[in-house]
Formats: sequence, structure tokens, C-alpha cells
Amino acid sequence: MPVELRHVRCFLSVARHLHFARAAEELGIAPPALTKQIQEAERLLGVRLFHRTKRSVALTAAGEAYHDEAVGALEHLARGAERAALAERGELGKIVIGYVASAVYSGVLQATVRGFRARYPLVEIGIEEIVMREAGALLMEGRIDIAYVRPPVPYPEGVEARTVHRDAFIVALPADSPLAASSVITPAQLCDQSFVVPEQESGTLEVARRGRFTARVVAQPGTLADVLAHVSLGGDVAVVPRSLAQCVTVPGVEYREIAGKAVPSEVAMVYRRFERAAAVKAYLAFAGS
Amino acid sequence: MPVELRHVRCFLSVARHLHFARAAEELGIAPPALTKQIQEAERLLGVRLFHRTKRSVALTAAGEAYHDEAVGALEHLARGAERAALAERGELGKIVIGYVASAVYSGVLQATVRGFRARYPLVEIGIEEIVMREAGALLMEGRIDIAYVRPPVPYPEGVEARTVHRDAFIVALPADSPLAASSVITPAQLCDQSFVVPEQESGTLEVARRGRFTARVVAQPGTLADVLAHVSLGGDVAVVPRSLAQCVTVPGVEYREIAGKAVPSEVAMVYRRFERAAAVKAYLAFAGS
DNA sequence: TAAAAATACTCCATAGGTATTTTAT
DNA sequence: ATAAAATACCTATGGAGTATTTTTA
Repeated sequence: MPVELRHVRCFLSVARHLHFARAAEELGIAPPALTKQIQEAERLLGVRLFHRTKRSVALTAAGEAYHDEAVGALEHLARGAERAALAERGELGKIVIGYVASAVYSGVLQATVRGFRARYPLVEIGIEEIVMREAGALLMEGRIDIAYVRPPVPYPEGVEARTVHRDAFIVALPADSPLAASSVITPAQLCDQSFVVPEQESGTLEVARRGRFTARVVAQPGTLADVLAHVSLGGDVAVVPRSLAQCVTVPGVEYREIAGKAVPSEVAMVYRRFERAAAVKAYLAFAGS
Repeated sequence: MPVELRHVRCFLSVARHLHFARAAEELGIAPPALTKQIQEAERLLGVRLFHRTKRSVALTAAGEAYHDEAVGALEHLARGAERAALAERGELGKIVIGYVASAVYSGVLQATVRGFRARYPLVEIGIEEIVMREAGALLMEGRIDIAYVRPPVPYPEGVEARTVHRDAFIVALPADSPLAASSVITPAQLCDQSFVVPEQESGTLEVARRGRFTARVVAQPGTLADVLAHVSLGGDVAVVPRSLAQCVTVPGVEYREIAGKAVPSEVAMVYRRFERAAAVKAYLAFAGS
């Protein structure tokens, strides 16, 4: 039979009181039961823990040596119970958030994470950039818990999305383009332009549809910064989220509103439909409020 | 009912294997018993530790949080058992050694402590100077475990002594004393001198007895260094252990052998007759070998 | 349908209780 | 004489076993 916590608890109580009867009372058991526990502990450890006569009880050197470790063990278990309870309530844990760079420009990610950190300071938050089309797979593999993307994205079964930010597309033009003379651009004005297309193509497609033309695509780089570089250097145009204009100004690039009904661009939070980790659920609840 | 170690052991085994049947095998119990232990642990902690279907087992966030603390607790207990066993064998513990300054000059204390430290590196050794006549009381109160003294000393009941160093008395003279002309001094030559008496009076008394005179005592300072200071400054003489002469040379003080049979001066180790602390017993055994 | 966890039940080991003895002060 | 630990003995809780059911991959 191995040492059990009841032996440890009995030992510590006797060590505290140096008196079997009082220790037994504290433990809520009868003195003979306590005697047996101590004797058993001594037998199991192969060591005498107390010097005892009928009239006095004192720790042996071995008892002294065992004492500190026993205290440490109980502290660990108490903390374990506490931390488990915190984790169960989502107050403790780890969340990994994946994001596509273009989602960062909207500011929702930053605002939500900052707020969540303040409310749940014990939850560790990992942030990593992802490629948008891999978001679903990463979620299902458990490599990330939440993804911030700009729809449309294909979601696998078991994954859900929620729009967390609404925004509209605008046009990025070379500063020396004749179009820069207009303060507002109609879709039709863009029909002869060559387009640099960001990862999120929907804006470009919608503009082309409204202008009744097929966009001539000359490049589709990975990041929005690259898109702007192409615009300024190659003389092409791009349809980009408006929040980008508020964050990034590149020499040689000008932004113009698109005439007519706003072409919507959204940021969505993607997550597992049946999430079980409480910290992640807490994040989802927090982000939804 | 509180959490017991068997819950913890079951939990860790399942966490290791993520498989109830294999964990049960490792633990040497039947799977249903393991299921119950885990369910009980979850009930006691108020927390779900594993996500489990009939086909898969995985730690929850709470289980993850509990895991590390549980490991820590078991490590503490294992170390406690180990240290208790060491303490029981006297390999671990603390010893406080009291000594009178004059015992230090013989070198036994240093030699023994150095040797003991090498053999029992985990035993902490405290060293403190004591007043010789308090040695017995300090031992019985448990303030010290061993005392190095120069007998005779009155020992209370329950305390024993063992001679650990034999030495002889010699005479310390002012360099300008006429007696310094002799290379050996007879007790009778000292009959008219005034004496500085060290804490250990027996040498002076024995010399006076042999010379058939009563020593004229002019001072009895606390330490041997003080005794030598009196000799060099006051022109008095002193009967001191020979080992002192090998250690301390003071300008204006010369040492001379005493004629006739050596006047013995001993260093003794005093200790509790029924010592229980294994480390102290180990020291006594070591010092005796 | 096969593997694995959970449930149902049975049994006995043992934790803990009461009564008594021993021993140190 | 008394307080306190140990021993002897008893009881019943619950830990672990076997047999069976349920579930999902």
C-alpha cells in the first residue's frame, strides 16, 4: 500500500499540535485511528516520524525532513484545485488567435484582445498570422482557437463565423492617375484599368460587376502592403478596405470613395462550432458582448 | 471526503496514456475502478478533468491546469520520503557544536568537523562559542548537540564526556622575567609568582600542588588571548595548554616546559547520554573512529 | 462490429469507532 | 491519580473486482 494523503494530513496535524488527542480532534477522528495512521505512515516510509512517550510527542529528524515536503505537496494540490476551477470557468488557460494581416487594419482584433486581457488576466493569448484559406483547417486541427479573417472564406463543417466589423471598399489609385482628379470614382470609370487584387477578392469582383466589365488582373500579392506597392509603382489600381486607408498612407497612392451603395467588406471571427475550452468560450462571449 | 493520492495517481496515469484501459493496467486495477476514481476526482474538484467519448480521451483545460500541480505534489512526497530516509540514517540534518575557545587551539575540533563534513555533506553544522560551565545546560536544553571543552567541567545527569585530545600544561612567562633564563621550570620556582588563571584552572592548581604553595591569583580573564596579554603587560605568569604555544606567539611572552611528569590538559567532547538524532549519533561515531 | 468507457452488483479490506490497557508525571 | 498514547476488537463504508451495457469510429 502506498502513502496516502490521509497519512500526510494526520502527520501534519500531529506535527502542528505535538499532541495526538488534539490533532485527532482537529482531524475529526478518534485518537486510536490517528495512532494507526501515524504508525502506518511510519511503516510505509520506513522511518520513525515522532519521538513519543505517553506524555510527550516530538518530531524526529526524519519527521522534520518530511514535514516541509509534505507541506509543499499539500500546497501544490490546493493550488491545483484552485487553478482547475479557474480553468473550468475560463479564467485561466491559453488561446491562440490566428489573423490575416488585412484584418488587423480594422482595429477590432486589437480592441477585443486588449479588453479580454484586462478582464481575464490569467489567460495567455497567442497571436499568429495565418493564410486565410487555411483558417478552417488550423481551427479543426486545434493549432489555433480563433481566426480573424475577411470573408468570404470557405469554412469546413464544424466551424462557424461571426462578423465583428463592417467596413466598405474604396479604390487605391496611383497619385498621377487621371482618375485621381475625381473625388469619387464610379465602377464604370475603372473598366479599362489593370487591377492588383488583394487576398480578399470580393471587392474587386463586386466593383467589376457593378461596372459591367471583367477586371483585368495583373497581380495578386499576399499582403495589402504589397498591393499598395504595386499601385504606387506599377500604375495599377486596387479595391481595398476603407480601414486600410486610415492606417496606411503610401507616397504615390491616393484613396477614393466608390460611388453608389457601399461595397461591403467585413472582418469575421471564425471559431469551432462546438468549442469546449472555457477560455475560448469566454473569449467568444466577450467578443460578442 | 477529500481528494486522495490514489485519485491523483489515477489522474496522472490516465493523463499519460489518454486511455483508461492501459492506465488501469499500469495502475494494476480494473478499468471500472479507474473510471470511478476519475469520476470521484472530478466530483471532488468540482471540475471536468477529461473530455471523453467511448473512443477518445483528452485533457480539458482544467485537467491541464491540475496536471502540473499534481506532478509537483507527487515529486514533493517522493523527495520527502527520500529525505526522511536520509535523516533517519543521519545523512541529513543539523548539528550545533558548542566550543570553548581554548579547545580550538588543539585542532581536534577543526579536524573532526572537516572530516565529518566530507563524509556527511548534507548535514548542516552550526558552530558557536560557549561558556564552559554552561555546556551541560545548553546540551540538555537542546540548544547545542555537542560541546568541546577542557575538563574538568561539572556534567549534569544525562550528559557524558569523551576525551578527544591529550595535551600538557606549560608555563607562559614575561620575556624579561628572570625565570626565562631556565629552559625548563620546576613548580617550586613559581612559588613567588603572581598568576593569571585561565578558565581551565586545573593546570595552575596542579602546578601549585606540586610546588607545595598556594598560587597568588591576580586575574582570571575570560579567554586565553587575554591571559597572554596579562602575562606580557603585567609581568605575571600563567599555566596554559601546550597547544596554545603552537598557535599563538605574543611579543614579550615566552613558553617554558614544566619539569617532571607532564601536567595533563585534555579536550573533551560532551554530549547527551541518550542522543536520538541520527546525525548527532553519526557525528559521535565518526569522532570516535 | 469491435474496442473502449460506463454502469450494475458483489465482496472484502480497512478506516474509523468504542472499550480497555499501559505508562509517565 | 490522571492524562495521554497504545492496543484490542468491532463495524460499515467504499475501493476494487466481475459481468454487462452502451457508444462510436
